[in-house]
Amino acid sequence: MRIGQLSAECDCPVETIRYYEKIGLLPQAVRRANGYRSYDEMHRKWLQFILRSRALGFNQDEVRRLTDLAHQQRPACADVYKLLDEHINNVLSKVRELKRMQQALSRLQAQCHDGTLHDCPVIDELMG
Amino acid sequence: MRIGQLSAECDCPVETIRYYEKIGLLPQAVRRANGYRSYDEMHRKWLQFILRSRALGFNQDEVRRLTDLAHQQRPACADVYKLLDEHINNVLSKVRELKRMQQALSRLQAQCHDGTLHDCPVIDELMG
DNA sequence: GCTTGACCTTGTAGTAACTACAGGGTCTAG
DNA sequence: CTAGACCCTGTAGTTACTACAAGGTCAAGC
Repeated sequence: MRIGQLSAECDCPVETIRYYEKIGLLPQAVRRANGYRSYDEMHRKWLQFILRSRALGFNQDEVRRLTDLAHQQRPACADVYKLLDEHINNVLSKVRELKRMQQALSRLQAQCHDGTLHDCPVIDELMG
Repeated sequence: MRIGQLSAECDCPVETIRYYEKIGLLPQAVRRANGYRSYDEMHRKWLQFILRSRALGFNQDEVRRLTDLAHQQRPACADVYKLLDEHINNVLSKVRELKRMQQALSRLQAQCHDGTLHDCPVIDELMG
């Protein structure tokens, strides 16, 4: 399978696949005689592993640790659990932060009344 | 007031102040004979405006639009309201996205049972 | 045989929003 | 007169890609 097909199957841009290979997240593709990258099922699995992890919000470093764990012959669940737990906490604090923002924004918005005023109270509030 | 004092008063790194000036968010500082930047209350107000906006999650482009609106002699509340409304929607969709992640992560974590297993089911699930 | 077009290659530069130097100048206190 | 705190500029690094530019490869059609 060439890179275009892998890209289509995994719904991941070609550039991203090359990028993951370059930074060592994805195992190196085998090269054909003409220099084209050649992929098999194993590569597809790894790419999907990465994409799923990214979709769950893991950053590159965390994905790397996950793939390292996954590469072990008997992945230690305790290590994965720890990574997962830390990440869930990070996600939860982001949610809290965003909710805090959202409430502050809604309070600000409420001062706009009908949004028809001039000399906006929101601007005044932000100026302090 | 020199940059260090402004930095301390606004709890904002010196580099960030210089950066905001460079990208044109913060009005240019007056320069003393020795080349040092000199700030007054007006600058402090603007910096705090920017910092408050950033703390509410507005990005640089949005902050720029906010400061542009704020610079008007009679800021149009309707425009501010629109910006605010769009931003609140962005924040809300980020919250939804993160909650979706969090639920998926918790479901994954639940498969870990006590986190003592080898041959981790989480890895298996991510591999698909 | 030749060209067209889809596909592939590399490498570099751009994005957001800063942060971290390196290499230097200025000023005040001891 | 020197040590230390402060200031200056400019450049490079960060994250996680994305977007070219400039070129090579290959199959199909004329």
